[in-house]
Amino acid sequence: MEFRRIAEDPCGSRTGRIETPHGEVETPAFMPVGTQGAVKALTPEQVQGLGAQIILGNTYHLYLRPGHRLIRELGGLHRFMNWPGPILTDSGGFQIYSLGALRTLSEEGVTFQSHIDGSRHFLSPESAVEIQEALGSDILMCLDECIPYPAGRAEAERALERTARWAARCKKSRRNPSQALFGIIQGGVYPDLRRRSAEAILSIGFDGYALGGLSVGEPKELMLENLAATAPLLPADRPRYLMGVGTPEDLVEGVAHGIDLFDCVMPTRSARNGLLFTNGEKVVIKNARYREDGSPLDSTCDCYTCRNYSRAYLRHLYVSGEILAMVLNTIHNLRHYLRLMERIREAIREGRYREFRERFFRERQAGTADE
RNA sequence: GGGGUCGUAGUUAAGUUGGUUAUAACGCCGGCCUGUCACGCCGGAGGCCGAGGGUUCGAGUCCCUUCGACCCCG
Repeated sequence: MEFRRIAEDPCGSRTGRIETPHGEVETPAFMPVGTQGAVKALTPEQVQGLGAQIILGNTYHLYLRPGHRLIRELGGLHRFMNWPGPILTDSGGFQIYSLGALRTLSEEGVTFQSHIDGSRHFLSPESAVEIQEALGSDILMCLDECIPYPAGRAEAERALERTARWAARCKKSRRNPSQALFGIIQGGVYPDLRRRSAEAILSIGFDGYALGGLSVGEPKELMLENLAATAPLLPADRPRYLMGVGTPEDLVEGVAHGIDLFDCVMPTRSARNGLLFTNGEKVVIKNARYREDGSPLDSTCDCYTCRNYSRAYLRHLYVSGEILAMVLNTIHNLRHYLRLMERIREAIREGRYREFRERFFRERQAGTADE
């Protein structure tokens, strides 16, 4: 994997290009989440058509079903799901957090009780790498321990140290150097622990660095504070990935702190639950106020949904439980996110990201955003 | 004409031997969603218990009348 910086804004944001065995990614980039080998509700062709250059898969979920060996035998994840571009796989570290009640942790690794059938499965730093290599991901993530919020200092400290030990084991066990491996910074919401975690992970050395354990329920100010404290410590010549974040506002802030990669279920999950992002107000499409609204969802959006359908129709589809509601809503939300990233990259390239960001938040506050 | 069953929220239903503010589901209205256990989660509004009369300290529950729906027998 190669990372080339193309332009840098005086305020610290940068645009660049990541080259992987399956193609390039222009950064800053938003990566749609396709946990089980599918971006929910869309075909890969649609995802690509929306401007996505790289998507996510998940180690835990694909290991459990259909199994990484099967996927390897069938030609790897790219071929299995018919996604020709780059894929980043998360390690299962997030499931240590999200499936809290279904797992037990030890220094060796984590034992999950399958959420599907209750069977027990052991995931270690080594097996997490092995699974991701079998999947054929372009970027693998180290197995980390993602802790919930709130968490005490002692717990955050213990988790960041274990994450560092696991990171070393991940690096040691990797076999295929053509697949990039990213280390993950933890440390809870304690800036000094974040710094310590960064030092530990940096000293091991990875192809890219991720900030994990943020946006797990903490107040936004804490998230931004820890982001600001940690991002500058990450080497400028490696991609920086803010895991699991976030809202459009979070992306704009993340970029301002020099983040290159984001992923989040928000656009896709919200779409399926009827929350649609626009350049104006957020639209809860099931609300009765849209029942007779013949206008497009977002008149400034260039997506298939906004070009062809009214809010009234989208509401009708949603309340009727039509599958098409999820398809059209996901198309829009993802396009909204991906177009935001396009505009961000353009602004950085033209050296006007500071103005872009200021205008972005000014318009949000005024609620009069147009373009 | 005779007999029976049943009328409870917008809908379908539950309501124990009569006993505090009459339940649920769906629907309706609103909110939430941050490395996906997620077409999900949370909350809210909404009932002269068909109508009238009676028994009782107290009736959605018991009795009478009446209206309506359905079924059976002539």
